[in-house]
Amino acid sequence: MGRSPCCDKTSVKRGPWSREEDAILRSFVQRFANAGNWITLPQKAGLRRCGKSCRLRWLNYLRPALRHGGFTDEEDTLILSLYGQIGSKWSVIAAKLRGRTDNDVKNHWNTKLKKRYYLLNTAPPTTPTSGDSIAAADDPSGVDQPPLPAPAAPPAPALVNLDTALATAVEDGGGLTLTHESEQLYAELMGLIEEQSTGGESMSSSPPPPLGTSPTASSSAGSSTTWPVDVHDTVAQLPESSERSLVEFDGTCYARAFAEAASWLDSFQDLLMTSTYHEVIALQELQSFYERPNTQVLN
DNA sequence: AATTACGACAACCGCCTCTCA
DNA sequence: TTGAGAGGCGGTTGTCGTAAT
Repeated sequence: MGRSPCCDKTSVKRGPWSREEDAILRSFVQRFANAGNWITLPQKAGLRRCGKSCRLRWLNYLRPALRHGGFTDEEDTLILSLYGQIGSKWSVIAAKLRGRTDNDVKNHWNTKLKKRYYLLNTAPPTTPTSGDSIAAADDPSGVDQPPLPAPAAPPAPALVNLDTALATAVEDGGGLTLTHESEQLYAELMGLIEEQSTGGESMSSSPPPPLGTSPTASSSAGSSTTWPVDVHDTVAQLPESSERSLVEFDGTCYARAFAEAASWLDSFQDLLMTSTYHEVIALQELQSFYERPNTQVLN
């Protein structure tokens, strides 16, 4: 009876993550996007951590384009409003806030907003149960709740700075190169591994496979599942700029950037030849996205 | 200066859902 | 159709920094 634990809790490290562990995890996930699963990651990456812990660390802290702390009034208002409508669906609420994780939103709620909410609402909310929805805001319990602030804005689509990112990528130094952050991380990782192996503390696994190969590709028992590194994250790692174009990768697509990027398609092939595994994945996503027929162009 | 209380946030736990063989 | 494994999620706990005493 009962579930088998996801890992041997006696042999995994717990508690705060060190910089070295972060570097290893970041490098591994970025380098081998779409090529494995979380449960096997620690073994392959040489981390003495539970796979779920790795996932949490990546999603809540290491993932690119995340923002921590400094919640704006607009965000507070939106959280309060959404909580009034759907309750503690933190992942849903976080999805409406760019760069926020459910854990962040939840912590922010517990430390700050909860008090504010109960000041506005004399009685605790009748927490919507499973199967709840926006419609559940019409509380049938009869609890008299004061009106909640209206949402500050409609849900924001996932936005990425694609045109300038690609422009920077393509024109970087006059050549066809991307920022090879992952290369730096890889070097950092290799240095750490070497340091560990020469320092007596044995790492349980071998270094990552060579450029362009995936963990599972070199594993006889490779899983077919993928890292949850979506294209939003992938693209978000490209260089930032103050000028943003709006590109949404799901639902109705609008992509002013890609109108200008049309002429770059040829350059994609060159980029694919010179990029790391992770960047190749990103570029393939971009190329396939651009070629989607329902891509709309905005002015 | 030392101790305590509290806030903020990182991390863990365990259950539920989803996917796939 | 079903069961196992993996991911997702919300609640809770742990840890650390800082303000208050």
